[in-house]
Amino acid sequence: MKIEEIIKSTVTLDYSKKIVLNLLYTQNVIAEKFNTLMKPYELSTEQYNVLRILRGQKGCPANMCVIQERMIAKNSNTTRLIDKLLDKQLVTRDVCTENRRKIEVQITKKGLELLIELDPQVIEYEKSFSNNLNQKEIEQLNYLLEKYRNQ
Amino acid sequence: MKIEEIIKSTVTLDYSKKIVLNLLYTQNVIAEKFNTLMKPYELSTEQYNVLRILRGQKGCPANMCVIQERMIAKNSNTTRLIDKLLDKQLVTRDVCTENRRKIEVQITKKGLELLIELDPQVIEYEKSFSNNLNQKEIEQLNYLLEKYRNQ
DNA sequence: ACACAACACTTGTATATACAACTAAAAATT
DNA sequence: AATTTTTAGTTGTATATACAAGTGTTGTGT
Repeated sequence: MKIEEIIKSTVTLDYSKKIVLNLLYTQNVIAEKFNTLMKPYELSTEQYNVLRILRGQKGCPANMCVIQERMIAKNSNTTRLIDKLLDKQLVTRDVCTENRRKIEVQITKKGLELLIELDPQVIEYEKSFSNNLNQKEIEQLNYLLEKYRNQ
Repeated sequence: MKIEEIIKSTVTLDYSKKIVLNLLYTQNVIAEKFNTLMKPYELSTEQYNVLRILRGQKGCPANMCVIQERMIAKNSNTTRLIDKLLDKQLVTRDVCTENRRKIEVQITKKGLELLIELDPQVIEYEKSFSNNLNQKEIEQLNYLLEKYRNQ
């Protein structure tokens, strides 16, 4: 469905405006679907994202700064996000001995197992959208998004 | 900047995954900039959006359902959103006499004046992004986003 | 060595969002 | 006409996010 139909606009939208609305709405659609996917596991999108970052560390612990700079939503509260993951025993948190200001966060076996369980579902989720486009279109969309947001 | 650099990914991302991250991140960038723009006026993005919808009614009042279905984030709490706009005297809220379950919301003169003040800034904001693309690319991006999200 | 600035996080608080339960009115069914 | 169902919105509550202020640690300049 076109964005004008979705927001039931009566007037023709300027291209500049249309693209902003289109982006906001598209993100909304994909974010909502991801939430639904994570719901049974009681994970928020950002919680999943942090687990993914920690797995990417391949055994090395990550401190809060590192996690934050790798997150999509840079301004979420990493401390409390990690609190939640700790409660679920998906990560460990220790004070760094070399620099006691720093915190070392690591994914647990339970966390890794959860990710392994989620992997096929996440891939299916990602593909459910990109399957609508051919390879050339996917590359084009990535290119245009990158170009669009740069200021 | 490419999405891999932004999230400091060490591995090459699959195109399907990359496009999801790219979309989430791009929306984040544009939404944050919009928030910054609205901040001095103490409006949230959705509050602005509701005002825009009400102006689009051209004098006719809109009830809650109508507002909700025209919003981008369909699941925000319209009642409390309108409460905020009422506090700022940007809208009026009245019970519909024909059907007393319904509520008629209308933008006030103050609300319209605020929108007029914001208009040039919003247009500038929208253009600040789309200026990075030529006309053909803008059309292409709109087309690809629409195609991508459709399930 | 001491004062002070910078850093790395945490905590407090105010606001926003998500979603279920609730209320009142209108429409449909019996 | 009385009862039930549906509709339209509101309220309660739990969780998330935004952002400023606070805490403890380390680095730096004198």
